[in-house]
Amino acid sequence: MSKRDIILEAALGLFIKQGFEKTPTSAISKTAQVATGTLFHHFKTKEDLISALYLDIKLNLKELLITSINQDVLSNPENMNQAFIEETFQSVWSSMIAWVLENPCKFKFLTQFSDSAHINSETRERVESAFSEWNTLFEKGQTLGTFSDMPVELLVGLATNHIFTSCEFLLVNPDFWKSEHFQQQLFRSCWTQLTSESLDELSNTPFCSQAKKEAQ
Amino acid sequence: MSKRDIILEAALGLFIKQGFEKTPTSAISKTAQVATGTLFHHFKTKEDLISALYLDIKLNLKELLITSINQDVLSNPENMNQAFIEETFQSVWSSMIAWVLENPCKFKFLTQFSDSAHINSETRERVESAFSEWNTLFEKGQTLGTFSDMPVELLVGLATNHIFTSCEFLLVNPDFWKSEHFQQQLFRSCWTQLTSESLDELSNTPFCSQAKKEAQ
DNA sequence: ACCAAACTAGACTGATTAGTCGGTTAAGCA
DNA sequence: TGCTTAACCGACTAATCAGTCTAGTTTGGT
Repeated sequence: MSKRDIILEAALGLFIKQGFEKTPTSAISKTAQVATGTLFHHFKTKEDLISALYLDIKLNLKELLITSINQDVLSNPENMNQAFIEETFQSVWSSMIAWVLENPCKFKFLTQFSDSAHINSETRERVESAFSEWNTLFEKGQTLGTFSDMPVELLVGLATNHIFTSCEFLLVNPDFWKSEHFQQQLFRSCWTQLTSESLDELSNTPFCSQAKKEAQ
Repeated sequence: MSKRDIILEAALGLFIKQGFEKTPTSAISKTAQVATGTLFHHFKTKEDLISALYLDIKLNLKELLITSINQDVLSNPENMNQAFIEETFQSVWSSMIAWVLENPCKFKFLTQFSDSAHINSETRERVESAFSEWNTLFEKGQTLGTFSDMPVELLVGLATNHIFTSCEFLLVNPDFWKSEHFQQQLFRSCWTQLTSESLDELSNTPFCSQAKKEAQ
């Protein structure tokens, strides 16, 4: 593990416990067992450090996301159908939650600092572009009529936030994740918010069509 | 407008633009056109100031919420039925969004500082208890079987976050709020995530029951 | 074996800033 | 009118801390 990584890890722990400005660089270098000079050798400023940390964590999450999305499907749109979309989405959904449960500190960092003014815009742009596949999934899903016709950026936001809210709950109540029924229910909750149409169109949704069939 | 309020308003503007630690108390007092001493007369420390600001904004939001919830319904559970729940929830839903669109700065403050370590725990507790009616609504709704049987705290979190995510989108794209169709769709999205059951129970939900009836 | 570049070290400093203090003004009240 | 208390003022200070500097050590390529 490089010194750089050790510093980032120390900073992560201190930042989520004490906040950014209540954590002097001296505390970081002390925890990481390196000298101040070393810290500033790797990161030009303290703000560069937090930006780097943010980038690191986001890219880590993105890597996971990429492996969950079936690449063939994304690159060959003709292979894509509604079932694939849901399957892929569920796969990403569960790996994101699993990642949070395994990396609670990184998650806490994201909840606390994603909106922070310390992270420079260049970093934000790099993160944005790294998550383009996530957006693509929604665009395809919308073209196929799986998702409702709200703006894609809104769909993405709703999905991401649903997952994050679920994670916040699961970190406090980890036992719920053991229940298969609960997992189903939680996924259903996330999924339906993206697919639901307004009331007058509801009778055309897959589920209700199914209900109709059953009723016939 | 009292000096106290002027100081809070100045702090709000500076905090959301520059962040907490990048805003010296001197800048706040200068913007508010008061002396440093005055600032520290009203707020013992800089952190007390941000806590007070947080409390102010949250109570402002809570007041709105209270007026949206039909008090008779809450205090007389026997008057409550599923239609009332949905009606009440929709009323709160739309007034919260309207509040955000009218108070973008306060909203931005909440997104940036709700998770901040600067806000003391006493304040958090007071806010928590102030929002008890919000929780009550969900508890009643769950007892009646309107909402799915996930833990109430999770339902509350999902609802709140859905609204906040919607607001974030609407602040960037205010024109969407003018569309009645979009409003319907957005509310449906929020509502279904709370009511959806797992797949095997879906045919018993109100909508699908309705679909069944129509199909018969 | 040699050299340069990458890296480590920690004492030091210049700038910043939260909060104090001693004093003035205004408000409420008898 | 005089008395008390709260609001207000702004120069000042004690302390902190980001980032520098100089000197030393390790690494890897040739």
